[in-house]
Amino acid sequence: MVDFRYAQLCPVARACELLASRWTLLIVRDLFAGPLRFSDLQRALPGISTSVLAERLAHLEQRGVVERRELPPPAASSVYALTETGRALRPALIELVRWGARFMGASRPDDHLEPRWVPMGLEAMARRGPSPARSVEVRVRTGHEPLVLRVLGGPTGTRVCHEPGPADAVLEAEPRALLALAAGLLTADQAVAAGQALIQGDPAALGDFSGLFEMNLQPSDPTP
Amino acid sequence: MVDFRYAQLCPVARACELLASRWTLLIVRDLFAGPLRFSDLQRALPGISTSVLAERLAHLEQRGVVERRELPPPAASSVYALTETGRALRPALIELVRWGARFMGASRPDDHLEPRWVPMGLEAMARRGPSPARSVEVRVRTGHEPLVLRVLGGPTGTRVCHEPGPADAVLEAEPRALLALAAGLLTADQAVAAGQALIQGDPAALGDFSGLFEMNLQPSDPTP
DNA sequence: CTGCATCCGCTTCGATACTG
DNA sequence: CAGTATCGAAGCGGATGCAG
Repeated sequence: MVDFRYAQLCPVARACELLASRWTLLIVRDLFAGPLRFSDLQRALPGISTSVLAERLAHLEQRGVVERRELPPPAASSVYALTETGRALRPALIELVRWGARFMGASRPDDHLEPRWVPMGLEAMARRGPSPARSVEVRVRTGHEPLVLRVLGGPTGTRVCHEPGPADAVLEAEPRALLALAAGLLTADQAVAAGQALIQGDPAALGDFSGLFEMNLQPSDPTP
Repeated sequence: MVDFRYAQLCPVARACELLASRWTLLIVRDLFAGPLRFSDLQRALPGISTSVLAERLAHLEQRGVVERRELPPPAASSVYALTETGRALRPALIELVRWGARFMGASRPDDHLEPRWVPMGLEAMARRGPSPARSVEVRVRTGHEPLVLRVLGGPTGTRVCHEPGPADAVLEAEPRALLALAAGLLTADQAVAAGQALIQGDPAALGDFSGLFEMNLQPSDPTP
């Protein structure tokens, strides 16, 4: 794949030359939540081989999408981070999440789910039209410290914000449960009953939680 | 590639399973301008092999992104068209065009350019903030009938519209020249002088043409 | 002519083993 | 921890064949 080129004068073709090989866009997605080490990426991408990961990172670095940073002495290691050009992919990635979300219905229960994917998932599925004027602090369970964000509804749409602040209610839940809640496949009460969530604060705000998002699941797999 | 799956519960991974193989997204891009026959696609995708094109189309059809339509008797042929699910990719594709456009600076002059790519390109590069209150009818030269669209500036951004209507000026040009004009790499007068364009109407509107678009070219290839 | 299927030589992928 | 080396398997591009 070394330096494959489509013989096309087209921005989509240029983007595909950089991104449309196996694993590549998933590496970029993982780096959107912050810099990662080689082995962190390997863990987050079950099935990738070391050689392919090394090759993808080298190419993304060469093309200016990713940069390598050496950490200061105590941590004798280096991390990979998105460059400005890489971060500019955010709108495209958000739209791809919105599109790909319709295929999440056919859930494959053994699939891996990184907690760090949840914030971008919620941001992508945030309702763009008027949504309930509620604010919910969402705490994504990670096994260690939860990821904290706030989901804010309003007349101009739902926003997802990473800074702390006041909220009508707090919802702490497993990554899977959060996605199901946002998709409206589950209610907060059901998630609590199943031990996948803890809630505090205004029950009405939590009842409106799925109203803060929009999701268009595919009816079902067309040909199984 | 037959039915490769990432073991990830993530919309980006689901989308990549469908789209992130070589040629696949370019097929979708070409179908956005309307249904095409197998051989039309082959012509628009120089370098693709017949077997890969057939396989990609079969997969896209199976996954519900593309559908095959049999044309009525006189034309004993069939065409491929996007389904509703396929058309839902438009926002993602637009954002990918915006991102990929920054790599168009390193122009490879022998690259193929389909006139049908131009409308989506202009739509993607349309300025999103306030733009000059001008309307320009754009006629993309194709070798046969030109593709006609209108570019409309205004305080809420530039819109690209496919219906005919009044315009301050008319700009008929080669596909390459149109992209260069939108990118601000060329002025209308220069394009005319080079025989790549014809203009009519308000010269001021044409002078503002590149102001209707925004493009952020990469400074240069980071490592050649 | 259109829409593939088949075969061949080359590239890429995934899994494992190994090294600084 | 962060890769490189290696090898069988799968994918790809190009040519050819062939049915409708």
